[in-house]
Amino acid sequence: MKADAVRGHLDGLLLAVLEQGPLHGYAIITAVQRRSGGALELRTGTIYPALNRLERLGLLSSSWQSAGERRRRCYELTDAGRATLAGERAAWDEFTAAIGSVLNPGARPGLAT
Amino acid sequence: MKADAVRGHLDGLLLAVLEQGPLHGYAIITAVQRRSGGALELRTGTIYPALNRLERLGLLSSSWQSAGERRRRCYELTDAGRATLAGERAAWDEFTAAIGSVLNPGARPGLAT
DNA sequence: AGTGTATGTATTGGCAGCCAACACATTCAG
DNA sequence: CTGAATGTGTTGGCTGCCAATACATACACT
Repeated sequence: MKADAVRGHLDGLLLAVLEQGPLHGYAIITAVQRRSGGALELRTGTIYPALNRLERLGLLSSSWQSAGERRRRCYELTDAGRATLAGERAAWDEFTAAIGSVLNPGARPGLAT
Repeated sequence: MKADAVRGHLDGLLLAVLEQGPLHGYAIITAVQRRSGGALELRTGTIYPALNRLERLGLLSSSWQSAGERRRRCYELTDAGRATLAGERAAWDEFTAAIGSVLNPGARPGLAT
């Protein structure tokens, strides 16, 4: 997987992993990595600015938590974030349909292998 | 469809539309637009530099043709271009699988709606 | 004769957005 | 006491597409 393949789809990824519950930044990275089967390895320079932006947009809310001496900033989906996530999923489907139909003109979706 | 959604996938699109035969730049734009159902509208500032790059890489070959008084530059896939196209298709499948598995963790491919 | 639209190729400046590199702190294993 | 894992964060830079621009021919309409 080339390095900046997530370009333009990062917001959806972040919102998606937060759908099932609050996570802190480091856990988001590992969650994305695990759910993609190791294909997607986000960097801190990628997600922290993005998380801040999403919070500023009102799609996430954050709160500091202490696990022992550690401080963690936990991010949580807002209602607006949930709505945006639905939009991102729809946009993803349109996007893959558009590119896919050019890349594989004869292919029909839903056909196994 | 957001403006620069094709970022990172342009080469595959260009190679794919040239698979079925030579086309000139303007025809490539309309072919991509048609095959994507109108979703993808490439600009000249996007494809001409890309076509030059692909030719420089040996994936395309070009030749000037005259239709009446009009001059057209026709691009054709080389064998290397065909091989690269196969690689781009494989990369696309990996890419959609990776993003898709994060975006829709429960979804299983091949399942209609 | 003039205007608009379609066809056709090509270059340039700008910028969004991600990454690499860096900086710093705590915890625990060896 | 050193290294790896855990944890948050910033900054500079580059890739790669787009918008704007330029120019040319052909044809329909008025």
